[in-house]
Amino acid sequence: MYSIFEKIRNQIETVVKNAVSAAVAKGKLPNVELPPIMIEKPREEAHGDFSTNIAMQLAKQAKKAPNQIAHVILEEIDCRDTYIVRAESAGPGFINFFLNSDWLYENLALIDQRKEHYGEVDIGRGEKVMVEFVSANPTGPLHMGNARGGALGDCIAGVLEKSGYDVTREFYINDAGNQIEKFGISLEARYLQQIYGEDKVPFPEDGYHGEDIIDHVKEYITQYGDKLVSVPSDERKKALIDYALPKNLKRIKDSLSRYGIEYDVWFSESSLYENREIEETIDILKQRGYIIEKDGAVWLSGEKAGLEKDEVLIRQNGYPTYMAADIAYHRNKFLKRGFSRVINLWGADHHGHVKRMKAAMEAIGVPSEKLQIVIFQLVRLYRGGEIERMSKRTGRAVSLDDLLDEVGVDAARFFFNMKTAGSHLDFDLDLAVEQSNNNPVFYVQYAHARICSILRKLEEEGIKRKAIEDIKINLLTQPEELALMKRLAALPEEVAAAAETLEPSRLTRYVIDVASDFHSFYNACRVKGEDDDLLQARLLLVDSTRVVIKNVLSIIGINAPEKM
RNA sequence: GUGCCUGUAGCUCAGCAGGAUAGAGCAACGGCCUUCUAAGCCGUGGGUCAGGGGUUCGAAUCCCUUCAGGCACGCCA
Repeated sequence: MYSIFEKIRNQIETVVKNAVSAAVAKGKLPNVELPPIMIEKPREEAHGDFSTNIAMQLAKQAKKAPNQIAHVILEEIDCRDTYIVRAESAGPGFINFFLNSDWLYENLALIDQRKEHYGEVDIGRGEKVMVEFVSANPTGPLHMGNARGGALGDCIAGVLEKSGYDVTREFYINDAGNQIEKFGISLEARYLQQIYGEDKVPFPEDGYHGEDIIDHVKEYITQYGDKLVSVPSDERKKALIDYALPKNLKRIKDSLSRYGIEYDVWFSESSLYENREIEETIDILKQRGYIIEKDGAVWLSGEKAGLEKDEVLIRQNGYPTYMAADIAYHRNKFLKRGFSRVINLWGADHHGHVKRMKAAMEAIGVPSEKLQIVIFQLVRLYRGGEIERMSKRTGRAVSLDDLLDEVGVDAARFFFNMKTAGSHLDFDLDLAVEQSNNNPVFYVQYAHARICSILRKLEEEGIKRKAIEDIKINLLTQPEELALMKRLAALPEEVAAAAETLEPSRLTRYVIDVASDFHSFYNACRVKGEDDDLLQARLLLVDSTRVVIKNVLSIIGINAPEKM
């Protein structure tokens, strides 16, 4: 058992089913077909611990008012040998269940038993899933979009791991094709500009205008001088690319590593060319009738694939497009490496590509629902209430490294995972470094540090936690204690929900709630100084809270400090 | 023009496989430290869920439509 909720749901489901059967047997209800029984946690405490809307769902079939059905079910309900102490009908026909606290006590035992594994579930059953994220072009530094995609992707991967999936984190290196060509042209132009003067050499309109291109050629010239002026253009470009590309890639790897992201696979686009996988893919598409040739180029047929228009795969000049490489890449993921599910994180500016890729998957014989694309909206930085576009220090677009220099890894990862992927994210740079309750990162970390402080103080006095069997857990009856225990019990379900919706942000919000419940408890109840039995029970509760906070923070990828 | 995302309290956002009186944090205001970290807690006020129609016993949630903001519609990636 991973979650105490399973047990409770089973109990309620059984009790309800039996009651309906009994009512039918006695002729109080017509013979109805039971829909899946929905059990939810009511918002209002007065509405019990759990509720079901089954009476409302049966209204149509039974041709009776929901209220009456609820009453009939309640007449037949038998709650012996369950947590349920009371069931009552309310509102338009809800049946509310009130539980005794045993489930909360049992859950503390579950946490004690599972420890750092508490919260893990197994909805994945070992399924092989790839999460591909960031995959930034190695033509420049990582930007805010990469920062958000990185935090999100890594946490989605983490949440899936905790949910029983076999997860591979992958970075797709776009080290081939047109953008590398453009990279070379840009480097070459900047190189010649350095030597002959800026106004003597034109810079290509569609080149990379970033300052980092100039930095590269300056460094190159410092190291190797102007010897490239006398060689053919192709050779010159190649030399500059060979110099700058590995540097960019190293920088990307270093930034991501600093950001706490470790990939399992760095997949090189150029390997798709070397292994002829692009041709292979085009051939297959041809065999399956998805290819048309016109205007000297090779196209994916829009008509056949169910797209609005045809898409170029091989240009007139013989070079494959990004899309051709991407189809081959995904064929590699699914058919060569055997992933049964692939999740890609793309910025909102790529959403137009989703439909095309899904259609392309069908075209190569992969069911499109196996490819899931998480689109995240773009980031705006705020400082002093104003939008910040450029780094103050460098005067260039704010890079991931700039962000980490300014706010640190914890704040960055936490903030990017506070909101759902679909929401436009305003990142408040001032707030992220503020050391106050305005700042949710500190709020949560402070709760953890506070707990550790209690544990330290007790240890100094020589007080050790007893074995769980020797603790009178049922002394925990204060409202703040119950609220905290209920919150802790929700972790496994939260993890599962985060995995199912691919929204780790709900865990971030959850851990804020845990911290809040803990702080309330802390102000209402004492641990040290209470008599031994109560002290032990609270010690267990506090330590369980520590475990929960730590486990969640580890999924988000941030520190759980023991002192602050 | 077409498609996608977004619109909920002053601000930032949850809720959106339809359910009970729409929530949280921040900001504002008023309280709480001789006791385990006040980076904390407790309380108060604050809403035409962008507007309008429809489906339903019931709509912030589903459908249609209008408006506003963002993004995409390339032999770019």
